[in-house]
Amino acid sequence: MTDRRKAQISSRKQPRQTRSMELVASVMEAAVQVLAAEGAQRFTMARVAERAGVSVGSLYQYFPNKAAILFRLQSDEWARTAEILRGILEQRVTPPLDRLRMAVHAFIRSECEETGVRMALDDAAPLYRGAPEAHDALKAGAAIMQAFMREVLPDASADQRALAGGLVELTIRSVGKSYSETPCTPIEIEAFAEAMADMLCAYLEGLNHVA
Amino acid sequence: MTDRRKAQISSRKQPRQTRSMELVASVMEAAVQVLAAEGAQRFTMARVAERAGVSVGSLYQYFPNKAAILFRLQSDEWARTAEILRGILEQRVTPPLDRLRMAVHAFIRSECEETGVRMALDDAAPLYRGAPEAHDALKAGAAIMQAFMREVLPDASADQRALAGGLVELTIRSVGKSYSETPCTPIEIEAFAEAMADMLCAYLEGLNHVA
DNA sequence: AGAGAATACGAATGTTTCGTCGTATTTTGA
DNA sequence: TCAAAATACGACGAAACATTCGTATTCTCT
Repeated sequence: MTDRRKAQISSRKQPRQTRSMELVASVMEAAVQVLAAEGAQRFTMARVAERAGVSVGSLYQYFPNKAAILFRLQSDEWARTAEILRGILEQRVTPPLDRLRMAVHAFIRSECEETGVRMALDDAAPLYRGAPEAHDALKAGAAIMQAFMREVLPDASADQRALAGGLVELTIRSVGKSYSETPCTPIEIEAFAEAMADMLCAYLEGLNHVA
Repeated sequence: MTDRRKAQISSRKQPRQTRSMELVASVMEAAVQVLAAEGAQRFTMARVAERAGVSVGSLYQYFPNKAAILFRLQSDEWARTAEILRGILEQRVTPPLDRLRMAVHAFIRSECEETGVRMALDDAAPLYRGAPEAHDALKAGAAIMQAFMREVLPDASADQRALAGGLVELTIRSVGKSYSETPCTPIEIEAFAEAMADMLCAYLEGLNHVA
């Protein structure tokens, strides 16, 4: 095993003036466009700078390196998704498993939009893998799922809940990602989401009968 | 959308003499080692050549480019896995769902071995994505699963079977891959596999009760 | 043995890309 | 208004790589 030290991800400097905040915003937007148009392979500081209408040097004022831009993109994406799921799963008017169904549908639908950017973003993941920040960014989603599990499996032990919650979360996330890589019609998407919801609900109901 | 033409994957020339067949074999072996030791990012023709004890030029005698080596690695891996699963799922002495459980355990266990190489291989996937050969390579696994589905869901329509089989296969494959990225003890691995088997079986049993 | 085919070699080429640094411009605050 | 701080610029250095091609070596088959 060789050296292979991890890239620095944390931000280099905070934009203070208005123009620099606009610059950062336009960089993020340009980054998405480059990713969509060129793919992860050809995602380049020069290309992002050109698209954003700024210079390469300016990029490095606010991002220590390429990986930092990509990680920020992914991180924002995770945060947005977690918010959506939280909004659905934390409602208290609908029965829990119905909420899970809704969440699955919402998640799959969302994953199937803008597939190009998402796939490119996944391709770029190796660039910031292993960074400590990457670990934190997924905590939010896991916490939401664990809270939901306490509601669905009230009689289960903490270990059982952790296992079930981890499985459900991992299933939604990774199956959703893989599924979104095969182009599908909206009808197929709904059918698939429904099947996935069936699977998860069948699993959780089974656990409740045992307990 | 730019040019971005896809890499040629098909082989350049067949090794005819003994020495060239040995060369190809040692290249494949070296490729695995480089992938494990350096990761996909640093997987380089020069490094593979050095490790295999051959020259760069020789690599290009039998592989048209870097992507071809990586694809061949992944392709062989898929074939091996499909064989294992087929051996388990096609037995006729055990009840179907018990075979599925065994298959899940075998698959997860296998995914959790040699995690380094597997992760690096996934990281390299973008290099040969979209190649027509890549599509064929997964056909074997899908066919096995569909055959199994005919046995488990004899009364379902072809559409339902296709949907369920696709979901089960995708779940096993993609959840297995994601799970293998978190380092775990053998005990945790078995527990996770068992939970996954519970989930899949609950789903399929539910489908049978409805039909 | 010897000619021709197959195989092996590896220096050289051309490209791509990251990230820095010295300089120029703009903004702030007194 | 003006000096200091913040911001923006973009040419440049350095490194990494994929792939080619002319040459050298080894095999095969008669």
